[in-house]
Amino acid sequence: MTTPAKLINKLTRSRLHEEIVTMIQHKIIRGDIRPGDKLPTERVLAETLDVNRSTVREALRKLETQELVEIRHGDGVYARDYRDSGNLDLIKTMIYMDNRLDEKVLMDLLLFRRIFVPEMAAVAARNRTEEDIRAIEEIIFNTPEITILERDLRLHHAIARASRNIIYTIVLNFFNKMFRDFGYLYFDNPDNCQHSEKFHRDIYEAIKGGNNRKAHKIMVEVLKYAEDQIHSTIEELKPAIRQEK
Amino acid sequence: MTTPAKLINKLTRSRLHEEIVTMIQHKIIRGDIRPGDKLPTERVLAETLDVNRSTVREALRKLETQELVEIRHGDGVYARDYRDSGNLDLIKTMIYMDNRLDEKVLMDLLLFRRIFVPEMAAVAARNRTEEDIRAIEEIIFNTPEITILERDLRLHHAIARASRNIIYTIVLNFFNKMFRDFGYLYFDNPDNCQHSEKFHRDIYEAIKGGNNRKAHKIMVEVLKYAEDQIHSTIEELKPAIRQEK
DNA sequence: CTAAATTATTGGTCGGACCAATAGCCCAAT
DNA sequence: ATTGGGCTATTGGTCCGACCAATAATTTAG
Repeated sequence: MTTPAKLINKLTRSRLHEEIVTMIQHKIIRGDIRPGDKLPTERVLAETLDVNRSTVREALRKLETQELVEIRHGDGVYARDYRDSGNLDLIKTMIYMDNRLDEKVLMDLLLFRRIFVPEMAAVAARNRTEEDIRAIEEIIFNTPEITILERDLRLHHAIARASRNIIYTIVLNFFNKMFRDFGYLYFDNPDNCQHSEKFHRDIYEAIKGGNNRKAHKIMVEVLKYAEDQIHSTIEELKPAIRQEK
Repeated sequence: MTTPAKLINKLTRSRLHEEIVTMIQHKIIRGDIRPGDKLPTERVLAETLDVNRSTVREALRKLETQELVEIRHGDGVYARDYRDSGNLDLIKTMIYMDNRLDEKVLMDLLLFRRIFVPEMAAVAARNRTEEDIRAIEEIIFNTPEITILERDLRLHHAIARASRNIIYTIVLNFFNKMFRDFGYLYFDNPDNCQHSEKFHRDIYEAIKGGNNRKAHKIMVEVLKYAEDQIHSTIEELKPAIRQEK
């Protein structure tokens, strides 16, 4: 806890307390601070980081919401086990931590998606309303101005809504947040873009027709294809990444 | 925004800013504040609620982390669409909001779990290490002092760990948080407790044996059984709940 | 030696001040 | 009339110093 936060990226940073959040996040996830460890007091943290105590507190409020620390009035601040957290936001932090892709976590993400998304599509095919269909049509046929990545994300979001299950929607939103950042691994390839356009039409037909088995099948296939592409893209990128940092 | 937060539960409350978080959470999820709406400024909120601006800010920090509001420096605070959030914590708030079980959300939760948990168990059966097996044994055979509910939660957590997939672990933690509150709907019935004890032994054997199909099947069956029980419990409780409030 | 009371420590709230980013307005140049 | 730049009021971000409230450690009374 010796780095003067004020000096970090004095030009690029927008909010001081977020620097502190990131710093402590990393220390906890990396294991420098272990579960159960007592953090320095707010006053000590403020002095050490050369910021005001209010700023430290705002940072701690975020870490508390992320379930990374437990704050006990009159006692102190304690680190929690991030593996006991139910907060998906941590995944993003984990993947980005060392300024490089954490491949294992990305694989975990893809495996989870492979199970979740087809099921969501099947439920959507069963539960979708006419309104949902129109929303999907609007995205596929009436948004030439946005990128294929963005259209893909919105389509998935619309499908999640069509499932009429709020859990599906929220989990899908989490995926979209991830793939807004990693989508380039797939959509930088023109072949893949073309593949996705066909997929959009196919899944639309399946959901419109209420064909849940077909919707499931289409999703499984496109995810499998996408995973393969992402894998090979990463393999290609590896040498470049190695010498980058 | 007229309720004086200071006066709410002056005896039971621990932290003032959490009252404010809850109040604004409810207004957003209930639709009193709609997506895109501009909230009052921090200074106005502070004056209206009769609290200090720092307290308001700590509340807003939490709401921001939960993706319920967007804070723009120099501009203001805007409500976001909670259905666009990727934050599972909101589910708990939604279920509890009107001081009664939101049945639809609970059904959504059970449907999601029915897909997710068996898959997790199958992956665990494939990936579990000897250390994972020992952890599971410890929970099943060596913790007579804890309730069956608590043992069940810990077992699921251990299985999630054994899957060696951090996404599974985090999503499972979210479920556990939910069922720590709703578990009584199932475990208040002695028959169900006995059923669970058998289930614990069965799933342990399947995972230890690396039998992923069997682990999957066992989970599907126990979840189906549990869902039926929960449904009937809720039906029984309905009259009592109606006259309660 | 135990239990109650005291004290020091630590998080929670307060009030008021100033910094920094943004939006909205006004005015000049085109 | 439109556009562009600059001014200004508004609003969030940070800082300072003070006091309240819960907890744990210490001391004291029994």
